[in-house]
Amino acid sequence: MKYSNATNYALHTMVYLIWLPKASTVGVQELAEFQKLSPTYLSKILTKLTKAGLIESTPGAKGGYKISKSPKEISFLDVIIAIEGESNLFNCSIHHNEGCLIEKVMRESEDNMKEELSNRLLIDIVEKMELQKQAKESN
Amino acid sequence: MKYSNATNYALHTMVYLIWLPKASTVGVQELAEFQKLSPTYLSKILTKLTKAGLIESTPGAKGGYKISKSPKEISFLDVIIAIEGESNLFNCSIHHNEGCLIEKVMRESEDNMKEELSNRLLIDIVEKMELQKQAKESN
DNA sequence: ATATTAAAGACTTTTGTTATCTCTAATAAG
DNA sequence: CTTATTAGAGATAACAAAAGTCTTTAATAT
Repeated sequence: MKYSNATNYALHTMVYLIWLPKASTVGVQELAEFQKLSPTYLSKILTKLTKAGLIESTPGAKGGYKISKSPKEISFLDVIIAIEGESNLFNCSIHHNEGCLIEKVMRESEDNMKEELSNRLLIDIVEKMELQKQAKESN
Repeated sequence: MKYSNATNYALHTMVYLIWLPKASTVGVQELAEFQKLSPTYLSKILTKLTKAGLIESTPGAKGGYKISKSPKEISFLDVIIAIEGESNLFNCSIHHNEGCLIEKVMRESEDNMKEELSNRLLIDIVEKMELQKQAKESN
């Protein structure tokens, strides 16, 4: 069991977009470059983020992507669900087994993890990164 | 991201083995039957559980499988790791990115989930099942 | 109108899981 | 010690999902 690469890329992209000066839009080109990805592939991921309402896209010249809602409202979980969907990590493998107790435990642990990830905001990461950067520069 | 079917089968098998009268051994045949699995396939899973030290196997006539250590020591996490291994759910996708803050958050949530699953014992499931069974029978 | 950029869809490749089959090794029982 | 029985190992096949590419279409600012 692993998170998909796409989720990984999506998280890095989102952090990058939040870190960017507000309201500036960026093309796939730039976003793909800093992660060493092909633009066409990253484009798929960006489309998912757009459909999830996490970013906005504008086609055409000077177009590109930018954060849509306030960064303070974007959690890790939001990004994960945008990419991975919201199906459960565990479904009892036995047919006609309503109320499987194994499943119940597994679900609880999953729910707790989701709860935690919904409380971790991407903006906090960006702020920490900026602090780290400043500390480095003052050396 | 999903748990593998193998983990699912392994959990059900372990619960079955714990639920069994102590010290009695069961062959793959029986274990495969109640889950509608092919014995050869389930056998692979059982071998993993054996190598992880969760069950014991004895070949030959009257052989089979049984719980090895005390059921009070077997957690959900033990079974999951026996099947899925212990690699991390998330590894930063960017090369040479020591101390990635995204990874850090993801790891923390993973660690918390594992911590929780290491505190959930299979024997508790078995006990609940027995209670449910008794309640049903007294109807 | 045109250059520019995102979106959509078909498609290929890669990877990991799931599953089967066959052969070997171990062991209990007669 | 032989035989029936059961687990283990290894190769391989089938399948599914993920990862990634290519081409075409749609939207938009200048």
